[in-house]
Amino acid sequence: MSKEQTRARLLDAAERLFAENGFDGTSLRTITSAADANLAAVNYHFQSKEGLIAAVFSRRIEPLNQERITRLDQAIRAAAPAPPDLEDILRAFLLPTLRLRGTADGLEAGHFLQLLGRVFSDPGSIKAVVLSQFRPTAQRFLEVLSQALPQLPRPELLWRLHFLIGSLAHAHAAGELIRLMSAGACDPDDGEGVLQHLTTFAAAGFRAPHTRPAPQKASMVNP
Amino acid sequence: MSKEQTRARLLDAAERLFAENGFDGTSLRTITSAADANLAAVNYHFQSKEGLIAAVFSRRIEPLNQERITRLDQAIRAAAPAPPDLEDILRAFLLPTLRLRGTADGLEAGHFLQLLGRVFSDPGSIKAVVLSQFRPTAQRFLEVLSQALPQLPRPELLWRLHFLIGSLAHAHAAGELIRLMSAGACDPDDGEGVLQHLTTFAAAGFRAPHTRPAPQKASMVNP
DNA sequence: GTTTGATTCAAACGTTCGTTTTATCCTCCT
DNA sequence: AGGAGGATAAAACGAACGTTTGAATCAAAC
Repeated sequence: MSKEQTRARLLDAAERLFAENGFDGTSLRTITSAADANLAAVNYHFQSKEGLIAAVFSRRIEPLNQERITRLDQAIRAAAPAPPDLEDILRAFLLPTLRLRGTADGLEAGHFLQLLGRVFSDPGSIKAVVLSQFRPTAQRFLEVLSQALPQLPRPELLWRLHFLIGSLAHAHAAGELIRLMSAGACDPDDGEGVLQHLTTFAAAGFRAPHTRPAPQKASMVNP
Repeated sequence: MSKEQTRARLLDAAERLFAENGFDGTSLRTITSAADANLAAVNYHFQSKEGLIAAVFSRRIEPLNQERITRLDQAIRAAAPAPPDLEDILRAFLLPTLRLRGTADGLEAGHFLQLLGRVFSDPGSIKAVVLSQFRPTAQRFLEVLSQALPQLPRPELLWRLHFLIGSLAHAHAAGELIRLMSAGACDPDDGEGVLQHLTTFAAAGFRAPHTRPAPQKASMVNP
């Protein structure tokens, strides 16, 4: 049927099936048969199942990082010498995940977002690999955010960035949940809508005055 | 060693191991040997592995729902006849997850939070069971939030509640991540600190003016 | 003291998994 | 045309899994 395109077909099938059934819930036999490939093809092209998983992520993460940095630089250049608007920084971070098109195969990228939302809470060794690929970009955004919100202590900024990532991951990984709970009024597939809602929510959260260092009355956690 | 306490030991061991290694990553043999029980004990007490998983969740969810509702009612009563402060509503929702003590066995509950953060993105049939147990409480909070923020359209309120849940789940499930990225400056085990940071962030996000219905300039998603 | 029913135990069953092996096919190079 | 090497194919391997079985054990009831 095809030459070396087997690699790509395996990656596409794996991405989709991993998103739908999880890593452990998807066997190599399921993947290879969905990709019209032989069972041994995975071990031939990716050495192991874990190698396949890592390849599924690597294929998407690099373009994602690139687009995030490109958009961030655009925002910085447009606002120079002042720091860019908070909303523009957030959009540079969020928008590339909500339109993962533009890569060679733009169609099935939506499945990747589900995977991305799941990897943060996955126990395996994949997490370390994926996170190390995100680290430089995250660091870059932290710097710029810090310039845009100079009054915010660094730990608080980090917490808020994590809340943003959590919201994004949840919107991706549990998209069907909100569609169900809203009886269809909220559409997680409407990337533009999600972007707007999340940008509004998170921008206000980032701009909140920093948390008071001491609780107002005794301990709320162990009263 | 003990009579019917085998059930409890199995639940404790399963909770911890599931949190550390995932559902598929934890075998019944690992669980039963950690609980000093026989391999067949799981099938005897819980019928199947999936029954064990469901029991692990059910044991914690009911007290969690109860405490959330109790605190919400307290906040409503204290503020009546006005709707309670947004911060108080959020704390009633967040605080019980950050101090899951008070149940019979208060020590290992922290592991349950990791599980809770993961269940939203899990592919299995467990998700449906867990979500159905959360649904009434979530509906109740939605009502009260809607009264406290009457100007907010219902779908936008739902989105923001989901962002809150995502932030909470991420804080629990990926707690070690923020400790790493902050080089120790952020402590995910400091429940009180997380509560304050998240309440501040989310309250500001909920109070943000509702998202403009139409994007300001053309489509940002597919330019 | 014996019986009864609930719990624990050791052992095995059948299935599925990731991986490896060996042979065959196809494509390009000289 | 013919050989070399990368890619695919079929089959088998050992290991690990969830579950089941049937006997052994225990505590309480009569």
